[in-house]
Amino acid sequence: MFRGATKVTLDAKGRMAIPTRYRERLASRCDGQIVVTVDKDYCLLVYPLPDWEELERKLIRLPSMNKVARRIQRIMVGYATEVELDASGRILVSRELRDFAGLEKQAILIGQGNKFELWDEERWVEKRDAWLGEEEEMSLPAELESLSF
Amino acid sequence: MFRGATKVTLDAKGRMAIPTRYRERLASRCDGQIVVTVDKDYCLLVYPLPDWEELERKLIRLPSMNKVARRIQRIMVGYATEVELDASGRILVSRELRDFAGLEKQAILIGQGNKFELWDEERWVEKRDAWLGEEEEMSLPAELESLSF
DNA sequence: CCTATAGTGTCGAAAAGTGGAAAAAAGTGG
DNA sequence: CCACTTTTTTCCACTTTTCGACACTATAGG
Repeated sequence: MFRGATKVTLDAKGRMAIPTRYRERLASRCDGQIVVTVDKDYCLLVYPLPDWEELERKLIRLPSMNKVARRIQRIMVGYATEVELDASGRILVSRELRDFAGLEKQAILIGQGNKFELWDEERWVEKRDAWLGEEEEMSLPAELESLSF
Repeated sequence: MFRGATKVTLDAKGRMAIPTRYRERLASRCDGQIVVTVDKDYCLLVYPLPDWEELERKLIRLPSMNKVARRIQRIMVGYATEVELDASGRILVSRELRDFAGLEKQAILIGQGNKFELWDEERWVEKRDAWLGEEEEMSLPAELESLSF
């Protein structure tokens, strides 16, 4: 399980160093083979290759007559880019992906179980605070009501 | 599986360089023989020849009394153009196809499993953002609701 | 304070992308 | 039917980008 938030920087070429504490796990899980794609909230998703492949299979099996399903498929598979850890533990985030997520120099990498989310730092802070502010007005599903933190 | 989005440019003659990472696969799958046709969303579809032929057979077998089927057949088969990778890995996109998809200089090539989609960049960004924006208001099919990314 | 490790940036070689020119082919009109 | 024009195709050379290696800097731990 990947957890925790880490500030990371992208250099001029768009390379990003994966925090050391995740490297060994990534090496053993997928031999450094990683897939980066996009999320509808305009951040990037970073998957070990096998985990991505599993998700991809599920996406492809969705009913292809359904518009919404087709769109998600198109966008997620369409942006999914294979990358590899380089000799110093960095991955190269393509221009196309950086553009999508508005990634500049400062970014934040967020562990989310079997994947990571990668956000432009500024965008992350904005979104996060917006979400925390909204929350109050929204009704929670039953499962959440009964959850004690 | 073809995946990932790549910015490409068309030169004055309409030639487009296929991203290197796909070339070897195209060479082995279809010896550089490619078919380009149109999609109802006003982009182009790029198939390795054998994959196109399979789809074409299916199209031709559709009930020819059915209006919608006839139209799809007519348009997709009608625009399907065979092209070949040249010595520097480019394909020539005909004027007719470029006109259909509104392709100017900047385009984006999107991997979609056994084929690619080729979009005018501006048009792609507009569509993509419209889809991502709409999504929220639409009801998702049960399969999607239960899918965790 | 020193050493080890992680992080960041730069440089050079190699590969890829781009455009142009020349040759070939096709089209057009007399 | 031939000559001329226009388009298409192939080939080559130049420019740009990419990739890998390395070196320097910063940081944390001993």
